[in-house]
Amino acid sequence: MGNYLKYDSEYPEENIYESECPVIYALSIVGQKWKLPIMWYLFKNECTRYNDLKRQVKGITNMMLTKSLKELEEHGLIYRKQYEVIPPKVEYSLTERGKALLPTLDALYYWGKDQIEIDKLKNKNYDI
Amino acid sequence: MGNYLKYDSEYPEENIYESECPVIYALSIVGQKWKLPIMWYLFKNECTRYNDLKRQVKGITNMMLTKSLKELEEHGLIYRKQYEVIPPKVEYSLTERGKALLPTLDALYYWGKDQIEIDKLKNKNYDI
DNA sequence: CTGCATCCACATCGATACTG
DNA sequence: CAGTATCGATGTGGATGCAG
Repeated sequence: MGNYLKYDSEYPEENIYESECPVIYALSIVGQKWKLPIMWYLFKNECTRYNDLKRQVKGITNMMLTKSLKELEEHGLIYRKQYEVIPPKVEYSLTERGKALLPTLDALYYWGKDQIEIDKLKNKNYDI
Repeated sequence: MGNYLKYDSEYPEENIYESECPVIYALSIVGQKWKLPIMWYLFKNECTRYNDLKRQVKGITNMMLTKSLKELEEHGLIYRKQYEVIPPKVEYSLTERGKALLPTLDALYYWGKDQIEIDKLKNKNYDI
């Protein structure tokens, strides 16, 4: 306990974006719009094909799905299994490291849920 | 345990960005570039003035600091205390709700730290 | 079926200068 | 001291069409 956002940098004067804060780094990996939804569906369905994901992650385009999957794979959060058949068949699944992120998101989930309630009570509607 | 990224929507067919996923919502509040660093410094120094923050959060501009502080205050994560003196004096501090987020970030911290190690071992340098 | 390429809209962020 | 205002750069996400 009690470490929180401690930065490892030995140079306290530098911009933290030039050091390597693990929290910032984590968010740079999964903080974009579609990464978490994709991981969420892969958590529910251990093994999912490209078009299944596209159907389940409502509103995502081919471009963003492809891009997100590729980046998640490069960071070792998901596993891509390609079958050499025609027509092509590709299955995606979470790696252990990908699954390891979910409990943390669980905590974020409950915090966010409280926030939503609070903001509703305050009648804050952000419709410009 | 075990709820993870469960969405509350009663309409499973809709785009999740039209429902209210608490995780997405949480990231919309603290996911931007400077919010977490600011909160981190407010956690270390219970009460901090505007220009102190500007000095400590290396690289931030007046505009981004002002904007971030205002949004954090609107969401009830920080408290703004203004003294009616000349020259102006304003102190910022974390609210209980703001502090409640830190343990979650702690978990993200350790996950991100492991990720950094893994990426280093893979010799992945993203310098185009 | 599983993507990639192109072009474009929009939001975020930064640099600089200025104010009560 | 504690901000605002303006403009411009950059990046992220979207629409559409095409390819292996």
